[in-house]
Amino acid sequence: VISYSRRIDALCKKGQISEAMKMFREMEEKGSPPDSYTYNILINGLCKDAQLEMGVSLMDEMQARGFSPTVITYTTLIHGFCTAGRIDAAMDVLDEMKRRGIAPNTVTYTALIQGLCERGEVETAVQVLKEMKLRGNECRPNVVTYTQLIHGLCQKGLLEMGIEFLDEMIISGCFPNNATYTALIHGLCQQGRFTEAAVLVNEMVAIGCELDVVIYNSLIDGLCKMGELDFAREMQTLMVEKGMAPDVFTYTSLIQGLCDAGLLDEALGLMQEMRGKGIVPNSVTYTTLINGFTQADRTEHALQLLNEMKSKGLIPA
RNA sequence: CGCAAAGUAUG
Repeated sequence: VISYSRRIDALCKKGQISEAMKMFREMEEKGSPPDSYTYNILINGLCKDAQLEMGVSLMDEMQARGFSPTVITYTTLIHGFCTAGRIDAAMDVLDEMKRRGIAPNTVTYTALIQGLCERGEVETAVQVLKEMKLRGNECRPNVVTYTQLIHGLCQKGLLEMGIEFLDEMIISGCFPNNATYTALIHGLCQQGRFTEAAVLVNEMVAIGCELDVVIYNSLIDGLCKMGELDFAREMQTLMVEKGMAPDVFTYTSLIQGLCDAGLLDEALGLMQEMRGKGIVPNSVTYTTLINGFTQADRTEHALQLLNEMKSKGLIPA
C-alpha cells in the first residue's frame, strides 16, 4: 500500500492525475486496497488539478469505506477551495470538519488565510490570525502562517501592514525566515522602495538569515524595474562574490530590464552569457525577449526567437 | 519520518 501510495503521489505531483487515478483503481485488483493516506494523496492531486468536486466525492467514498476523513483530508480540500477562490466552499468544509469533531490546526487556518488574502478579504484574514492566537496549541500561528499573511498583504500593496506583522511575529517569538523577508523585500522593490528593502536585508542578516538567490533576485528585479540596470548588474556581481549562483530568474529579470530600456541587443547578449554559464533559457526568458522585440517593431527577430523556442520544445509562456 | 499550508522572472 505504501509503495502504491508513493507512486500515486509522485504521479499527482507531476500532474499525471489520470494515471494516478488508474493506479488507484488498480490497487483493488492487486489486493492492496487504498487506505486513508492513499485517499488523501489522491484528493490532494485532484485539488491541485482544480477538480474540487471530484475531491469531495472521493472523500465521500473514503468515508463509505470506513476511513474517517482526517484533519489532513479536510485541510487539503480547504486549501483547494481557497486556491480556486471559493472561500465560501472552504468555509463549508471548515464547518463540516468542526461538526464532525475534527479540530482545525495551524495548517488549516493558514490555508484559509491564503485564500482570504487573495480574495482581498484582508481584514478577515487578520481576524483568523487573532483567532489562532486565542486558540493556541494546535492552532498557534507559526512562521508559515505569518509569512502567508505578510505575503498576502504585500501582494495587495499593504506593505506597512506587512511590516507591522513582521514586528508582531518577532515579538511573539516566531522567527522570520528567508520566505518572510522575501515577501516584504519583493513588495518594497516592486514599489521602487529599494532603500527600505535594503534596510530589511540588513535586518535579516543581523538576525542570522543568509541571503539566498531568491533574495538577490528580488533585489535585482526591483532595480531592473526601476531602470537601475547598472546597480542591478552590481548586485549580480555581489551575489557571485558571496558564492551565490545567478539562475534563470536572475537573467530573465536583467533581460527584461534591458528590453524595457530598449537595449535589445544587450538583452540577446545576456542570453548568450547565461548559456555560457550553463543556465538554460526557459519559456519565460524567451517570452520576455520576444515581447521586447515585438514592442520595438523588430518583428522578424521576434519570430526568429519564437521558432528557436519551439525548436527547443518550449511552449510560449 | 508513505498524505495537507508560505518567498523571486514574462504574459
